[in-house]
Amino acid sequence: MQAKTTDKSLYALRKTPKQARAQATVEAVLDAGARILIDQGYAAANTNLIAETAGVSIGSLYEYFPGKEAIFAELRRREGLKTYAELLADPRPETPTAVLRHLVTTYVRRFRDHHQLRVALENEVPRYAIAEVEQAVKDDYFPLSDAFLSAHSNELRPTNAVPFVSEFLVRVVCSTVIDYAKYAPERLSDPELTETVIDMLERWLLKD
Amino acid sequence: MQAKTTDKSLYALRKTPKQARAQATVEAVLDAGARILIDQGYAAANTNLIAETAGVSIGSLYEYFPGKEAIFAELRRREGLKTYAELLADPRPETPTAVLRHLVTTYVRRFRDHHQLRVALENEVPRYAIAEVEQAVKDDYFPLSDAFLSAHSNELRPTNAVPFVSEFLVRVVCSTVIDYAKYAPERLSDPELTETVIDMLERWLLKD
DNA sequence: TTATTATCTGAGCAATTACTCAGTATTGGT
DNA sequence: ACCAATACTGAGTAATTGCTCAGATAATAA
Repeated sequence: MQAKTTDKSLYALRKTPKQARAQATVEAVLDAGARILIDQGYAAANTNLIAETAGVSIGSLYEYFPGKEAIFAELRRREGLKTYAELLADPRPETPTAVLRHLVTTYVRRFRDHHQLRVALENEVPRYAIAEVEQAVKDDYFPLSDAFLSAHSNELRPTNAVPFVSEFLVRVVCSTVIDYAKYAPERLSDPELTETVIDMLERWLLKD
Repeated sequence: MQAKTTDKSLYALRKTPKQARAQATVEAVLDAGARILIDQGYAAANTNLIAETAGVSIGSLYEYFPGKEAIFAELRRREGLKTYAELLADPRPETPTAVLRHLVTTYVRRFRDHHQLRVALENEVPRYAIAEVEQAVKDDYFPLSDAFLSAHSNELRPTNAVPFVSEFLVRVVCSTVIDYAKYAPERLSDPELTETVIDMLERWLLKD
């Protein structure tokens, strides 16, 4: 994420706010953008309304954001950063079984707590606006996951030594959780869902 | 799908074309809509361009489609109908293991063959335009899946008798395949991906 | 104070676009 | 041939909206 994010992005901030009031402006715009996106959808989230809701002039908005999409790209980027930080937070789990649990519970927790924004970003915002950010998140995480899995290969079922097992693992967890966030977000609070996912992955990955 | 689709939908056709030329008009509009959506994205897919590309006047377009979104809702609806028909095609698999294979291969095959349109629908079209159709597909399939699983409960691991195992199963398959279609569509042609998914589900669901 | 840099303002432009409607054309039944 | 019903046309409209820019205000440094 932080490493791979290039600065030639079309959606990066035009300039970094230096004074405190400028930072507040950027935050207000992001908050307003998220609020409107969640409550009224992408179609209603025009820049004039966002600026007005943020209590900021339209000119100020364009001082920092190169375009409408950049607001949502930044929201998505921050979500990714937070998830990534939680995945890498101490204490790091040591055993494969603990890693699986950590992976699943982290994703479920983050989507449970922020599912309105995440689902809105997924559902409403055009892909091109957030694709590079989403790809960067995965580009950062897959190698980490790969390294861990190969370090513990003796505890894993050998048939799972397909080249993309790590990527597949993350995709299954991510896409399943996202799907629940979309269609049955209340279930993200059901511990049984988490246990079901973990159980499935353990049976598939681990030696008995 | 067919049963649950209500006619008070905001996105249903205004009227059914009766003459052959009218049917051709509707098809041309749908084809043009899909083509532009795939090649240029939702933002570029305005009704004037769709009509022009279809070789049809803008007035004709609005004769049948109540709005821009209805074009994409209809495209999504047809995709769902075709998938559903393939899932229910004869010969129906009898054993749980065959059902799992049928489920996975069907989804993978359909996404492999139509991934451009499916991904474009997923990525570009605002959720509200296609949500009711997507829900209808799942509403139709989950009960079928439920009935089958409970009919074969003696062959399944008892711990999987959670109430939503069938829904979870379908979600895992769907959302994983969709995710691959989005980010690594070429892998949908890799038989190993299919086998990996099937293997995972068998280990999780079936008695040894 | 003064100069410089940083920030903010908001009226308004230029462009886009979903959709209508009044009129015209074609089809199919009798 | 005649008449409804069906289908098609496309210029035009009303509304929206992303974004600029010329100038005002505020913070910072000397």
